[in-house]
Amino acid sequence: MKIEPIQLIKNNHLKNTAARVAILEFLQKNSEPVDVLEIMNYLKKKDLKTNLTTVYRVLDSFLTVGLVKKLELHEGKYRYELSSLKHHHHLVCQNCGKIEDIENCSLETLEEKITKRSEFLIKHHSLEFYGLCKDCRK
Amino acid sequence: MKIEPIQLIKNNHLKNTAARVAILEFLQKNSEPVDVLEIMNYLKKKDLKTNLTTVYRVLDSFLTVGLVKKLELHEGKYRYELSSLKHHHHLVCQNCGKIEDIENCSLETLEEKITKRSEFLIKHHSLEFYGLCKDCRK
DNA sequence: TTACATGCAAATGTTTTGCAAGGTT
DNA sequence: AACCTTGCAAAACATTTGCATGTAA
Repeated sequence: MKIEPIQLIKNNHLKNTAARVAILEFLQKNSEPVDVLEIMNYLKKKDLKTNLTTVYRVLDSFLTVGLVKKLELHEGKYRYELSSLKHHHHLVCQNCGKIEDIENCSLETLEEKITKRSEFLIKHHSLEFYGLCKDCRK
Repeated sequence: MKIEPIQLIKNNHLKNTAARVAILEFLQKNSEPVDVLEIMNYLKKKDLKTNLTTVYRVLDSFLTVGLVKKLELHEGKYRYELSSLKHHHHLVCQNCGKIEDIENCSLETLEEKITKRSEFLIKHHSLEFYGLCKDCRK
């Protein structure tokens, strides 16, 4: 079911490089969105001597072809996840930082209403819930 | 209907300073969320020689007492708006950057479902729609 | 060979921090 | 007087850019 990184790269007409393959691998491994430092650490562990700049540029190329989504969870930095994941939203714990997914999204009808009313053409939305996860509620 | 800045400050047990009053004034003037540079420009225009650091700290004090909300609209910086505004969400134009409000929010039932299912205690949510505004659709 | 990708260093933009001085209650 | 707020300079982060070099197709 999971498509091989190399295949994903070819399908999107990108050049096949070690950094791209490894970053896709890492994204596939993680069900939750990752940041650039987490990616860097993974690359180091795999003994790929890479550069932060490269990570940003690889993510940018993935963004351009639509392979990944860029998220902002009020942390002062961005996170990235595969866009092939089923459409979902996030529960962000304000205490421990844990991020959970929720798959239920009933915003389509709301989007239609908005478009009719305001003539704003909605391309996508971001919906995040902030609070305390099960553990941090105590 | 609109409460005077000085009154808001007193009600929240903050010290009454020129920067705080002016920043509240500015927030009251703006229906859309503002960033720190826009605040700085307003202060300069009013001949209050203020410092960016002060702006951040004033906003922080407002945040602490709950006077303002801090928003992230995928711009690489934060925006702020009065939290006394009626609960609403934003339409962010990806072409011209214009921000519009939408007041219709039917997420309460969704929140209840999520809390039951995941035991995650939701404190608040952020919902933004990205796309093209009426003018930029052409 | 050609166009694109990478590494390094330096720059940029936003937000934060330390510390001394000033203002509010 | 006591405590909070401000100003300035410097630091801390995340992200971007320029340019020379390397590499996939």
